[in-house]
Amino acid sequence: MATGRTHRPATRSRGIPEATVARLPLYLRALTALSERSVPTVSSEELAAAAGVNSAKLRKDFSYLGSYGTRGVGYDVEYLVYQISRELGLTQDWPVVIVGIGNLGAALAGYGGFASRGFRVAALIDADPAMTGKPVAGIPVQHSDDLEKIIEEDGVSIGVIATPAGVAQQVCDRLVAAGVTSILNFAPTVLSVPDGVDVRKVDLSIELQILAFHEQRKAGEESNAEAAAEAETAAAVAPPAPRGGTTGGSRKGPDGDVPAVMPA
Amino acid sequence: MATGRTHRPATRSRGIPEATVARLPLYLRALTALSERSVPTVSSEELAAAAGVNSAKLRKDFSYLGSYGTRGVGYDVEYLVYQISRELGLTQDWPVVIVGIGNLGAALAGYGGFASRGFRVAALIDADPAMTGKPVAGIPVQHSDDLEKIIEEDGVSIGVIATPAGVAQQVCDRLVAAGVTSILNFAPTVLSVPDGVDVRKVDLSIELQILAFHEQRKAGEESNAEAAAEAETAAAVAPPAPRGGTTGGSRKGPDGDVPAVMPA
DNA sequence: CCATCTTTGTGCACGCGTTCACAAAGACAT
DNA sequence: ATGTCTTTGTGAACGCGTGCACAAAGATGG
Repeated sequence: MATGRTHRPATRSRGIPEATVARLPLYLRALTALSERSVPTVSSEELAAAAGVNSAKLRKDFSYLGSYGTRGVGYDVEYLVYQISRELGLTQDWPVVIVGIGNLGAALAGYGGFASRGFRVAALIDADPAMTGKPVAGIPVQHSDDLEKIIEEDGVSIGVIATPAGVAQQVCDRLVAAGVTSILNFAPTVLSVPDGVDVRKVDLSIELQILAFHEQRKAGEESNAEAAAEAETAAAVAPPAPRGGTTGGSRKGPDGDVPAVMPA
Repeated sequence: MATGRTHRPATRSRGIPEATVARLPLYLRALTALSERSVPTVSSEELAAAAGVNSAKLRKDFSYLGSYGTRGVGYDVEYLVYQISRELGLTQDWPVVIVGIGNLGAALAGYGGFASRGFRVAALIDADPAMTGKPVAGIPVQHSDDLEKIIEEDGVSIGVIATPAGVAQQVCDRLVAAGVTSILNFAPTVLSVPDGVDVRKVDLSIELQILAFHEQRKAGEESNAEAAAEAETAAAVAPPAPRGGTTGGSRKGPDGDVPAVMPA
């Protein structure tokens, strides 16, 4: 999974813990699948298995929403789908703008999972004049000069940032100034926003690095012994000295997080 | 941020807590930026600000790696970059395969943040024969029939799944059987894997739903009063009855998570 | 060499999230 | 109606993660 939320005060939003909110979409997905197979009811055990969580956790999660189950039977699938949808705010329409129509932005624009969940791509925005008017996934790209106008006219409150890292903060500022209060950030940057604005971040590079960490650990368990010793040796020989160093050695500058096209 | 890990026993991997591991890439990014500006040392306060975290948390995180700071001065940027890179396993080469070259898979293939972090796209794999041989981001797509051969020959241990949800589990099984032990899953499905295999999930739809929840809450705080009352009323009038229901009413089947092209 | 000042490293307390285990609630059969 | 059986809902214990606050460590200046 990508990384979590940012600047979230962790104030459980109305009795419902953040951790529970994050799992509700998971349950909803499993329930929707059951609903399509016309399964009338489901037990916490079955649903938990389908969602990949512990059944006790699932029951506790649902208990925050209310007592929607029937003891000895389970949960009514249709009813629960409705309740969770309502709790998540999916019974209403959420216009969304995507800023930065590179490879990733285009992929997001074409994503089918939007409409079904109450999300509607209100506009695609890019700074490149060559893109303006060009249809992507059936929606014409608009120029970023019109960003404020688009947001205000459509009443957009959710923005997706898929720009290069360098301009992400500026885009963010403009979005917020225009009235957006929730942002999904795909650029590899820490966005700073005023209170009251939610930011969630998706970062592919970070996910891969976390996997690499565990992968390394797995590999290291077999060819052990040297691991501990080599850790010390390596630190004392190969790498830049802990303190010394020719002041500004500047490594061979990799991408430096100012790369192009697609962040994540 | 996208959603978190799956099937992770939460056993702190060698004294280093999971939460800390998840933040190391963040620190690394900030440090790399400093390194490129030839900044020699940085204090926990400054670095914490750049990474968007609390300075005490940062110091505690670093304390799990060892005592790499100098009191009264701060941390040596180059040295810390090296230490974190080594800890994350980024000093070695990680060949990665991407399975499912749709919009998203193509965007991932073109992502610049791979090489710089020790990740190398070893192969792009797709089940569509029409894609075979076609270059995407400069790399020719290979047919999924050769999946096992590719993984074994290149010694790939990390796989990225960007297929439709319907085939994700099959692809996952084949990857694991061929020797992959870490998977980054973009398909909206709960993957089941044997012990010893790590799965991380990125799910755009879930992130948006979480944002929608908070957005709804924010909107509800202004036009209050009715909120509580309407919640009850709505539950009793509009929605499917809590128990009753014509057995298998089957909602108007949305995308049902078996949609096409791009999951996440 | 001593005093002062900065910044790290960490002991401690607190709160959230997870899990266990069980009592209460209801369905269902007799 | 009564008993049995299934499954929910939750009280309580535990563990992890976070943040405070401070002592120890080292740099720096006189």
